Amino acid sequence: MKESKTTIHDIARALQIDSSTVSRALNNSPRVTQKTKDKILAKAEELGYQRNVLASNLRKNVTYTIGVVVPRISRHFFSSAIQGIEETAYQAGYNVIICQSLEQLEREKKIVETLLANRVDGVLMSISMETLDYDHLQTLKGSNIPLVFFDRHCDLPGNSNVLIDDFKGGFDATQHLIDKGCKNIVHFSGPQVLEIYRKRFEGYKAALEKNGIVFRNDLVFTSRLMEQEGSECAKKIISENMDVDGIFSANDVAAIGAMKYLKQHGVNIPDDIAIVGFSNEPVSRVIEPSLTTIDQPGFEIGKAAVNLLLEQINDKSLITKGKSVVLESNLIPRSSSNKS
Amino acid sequence: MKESKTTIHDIARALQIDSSTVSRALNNSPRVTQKTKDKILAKAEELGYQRNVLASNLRKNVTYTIGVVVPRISRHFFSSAIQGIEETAYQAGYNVIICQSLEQLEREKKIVETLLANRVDGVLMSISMETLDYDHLQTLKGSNIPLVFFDRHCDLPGNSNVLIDDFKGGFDATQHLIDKGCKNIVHFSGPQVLEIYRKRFEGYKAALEKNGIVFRNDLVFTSRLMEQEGSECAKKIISENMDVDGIFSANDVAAIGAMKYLKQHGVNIPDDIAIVGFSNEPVSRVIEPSLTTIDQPGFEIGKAAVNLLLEQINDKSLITKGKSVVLESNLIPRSSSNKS
DNA sequence: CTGTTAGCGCCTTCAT
DNA sequence: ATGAAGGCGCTAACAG
Repeated sequence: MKESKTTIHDIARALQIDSSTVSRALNNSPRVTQKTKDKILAKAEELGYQRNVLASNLRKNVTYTIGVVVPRISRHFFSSAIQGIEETAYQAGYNVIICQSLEQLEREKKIVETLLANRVDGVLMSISMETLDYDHLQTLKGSNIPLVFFDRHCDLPGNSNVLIDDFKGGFDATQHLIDKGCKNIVHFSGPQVLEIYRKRFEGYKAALEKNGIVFRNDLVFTSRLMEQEGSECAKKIISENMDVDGIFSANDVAAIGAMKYLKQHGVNIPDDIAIVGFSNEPVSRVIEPSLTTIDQPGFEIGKAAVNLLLEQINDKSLITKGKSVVLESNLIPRSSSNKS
Repeated sequence: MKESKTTIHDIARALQIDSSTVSRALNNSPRVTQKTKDKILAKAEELGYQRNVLASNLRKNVTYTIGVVVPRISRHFFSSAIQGIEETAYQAGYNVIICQSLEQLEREKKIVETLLANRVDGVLMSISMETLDYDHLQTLKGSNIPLVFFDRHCDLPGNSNVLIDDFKGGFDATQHLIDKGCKNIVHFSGPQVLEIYRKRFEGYKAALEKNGIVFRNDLVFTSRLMEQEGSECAKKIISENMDVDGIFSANDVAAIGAMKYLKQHGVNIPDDIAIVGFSNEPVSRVIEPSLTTIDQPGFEIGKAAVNLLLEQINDKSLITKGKSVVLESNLIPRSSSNKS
């Protein structure tokens, strides 16, 4: 049984010095001779010493850990955001605990409690769709733990948010179609309770207006944006012989549904009808290389969110001063086959 | 500044009792009167007490945390495995730290160090493709920390593995095609350095043999299984006028590539040629509902892996006794549209 | 530069 | 059933 880990006392005893000197040396304090430092480090190596982070953290009252709460990690946007978060956090010497709310308020509450119990230094959060009031988040504020929302924004005053500019995304998508020569542009929109869809819709209208194209309500199809709903819209366009030369879809799934249907009925994409869709999953581009997508910069969102959080961790007076960062999505004209 | 968290001493003082009694009460020890327990719990609630897990863990020399190392969380298989892991771990009172190696050995090494430093109680791991020797994992063994491999198996003796039965998956896929009446079944296989592809291939051959169908090498297309490679195989089948009525693809992407090409050239799926593919991403089924898939039970793998790990955490003598669990993949004949 | 002392917050013998 | 005392491993004053 070599159960027992070596501690700073072990290496202090072996060297006939005090454990506090060892501690200082291991923390590279300037108040220790280089010579003793070398001795200590050598001995530490020899004994296979490993600092007990728990003890250290307890003493220093920090954890160098941040909690991340997302609806589900399997969604591409979130997994790429997490990638950005980890990258940035690790570089700053922070660990990351990832939690999934699965869009359930109950789970979100429990997660917040757990994170609090584990004394995380800060929390990044993308609230669940069920989350309408924010009482459970007050405990974080109460404990003076910085909290930054990303992707899904929380409209309480004094909170920090990192978001995508959906208005601009919708605008860019529409402008792109107009630049390609489209005049009669259909918009597939989603549930208007969600801010993202409202904003994309507004961007669409703004682009039309800017280019002197009159907005027509009959060109807007609102649905849940599933694949089938996309193809149903396409069906309507064809069967009613609508005069359409462009489609801006608020997500990729509906866009693909529409494309499939249109292609099957002899419509040429993008020559007859050009299509642009907000992209949720990168597979879309693999499946339909001819689909122009608006890509959401998950990685950058993650990075920005961590940076904002670290600012607040390092200067707690910033916690109550809400600060928002807005990132732009990228229009990708049509990707050539790219490796996953 | 209400910086200071309330501790057991605070509530002990408030009640004029000793902190050890408070500790016992909060741990629901049977050696405290129900009456005092009630008093203590009430006071704890009143003062907003929250146990300092760090201190508790330091004292007890545990963390109730397990580390999970995967190549990348964005791959569907891994994110569903993680889901299973979290679910099971949380129920057992364990927290989970998720780390991505991004298929890089260097990162994997660093991650193992971090997990060790954070004194995790156990580790679940899916090794990176770059990992050929296992020196960096010896430190875990050295610290007596249980380690269970999942999905990607580690062939050192005495290690525990949780795997999918790729042989059986290949067998089932092929048998399914045979049952549908196929006689001339093409196999799209992947790089033979990877065990999964060798095993799926073997399953294919075994099923043929069992049904008295002679194996023909010219029906096996080995490639990197990208979409384009799938469509090239399909092209060959058509242009050389091969007599083929079934395809078993070792992944879904190549299968989809082939389907697209075949459909475009007037081949009826599945009447002319039936197709079965191992499924990596569930999107495949959305895109091509007519594709029969072999689904890999990520969630169950995760669950099984945690259970195996917990066994070892609770009985450390099991650590050196390698134990393997093999799970079966599911053949899904053709999903009707299912919501994501 | 190094040693001494005193905790961080909790749990767990050992008494009573 | 409760109190007293010590220590998990580390760090941060305060001395010298």
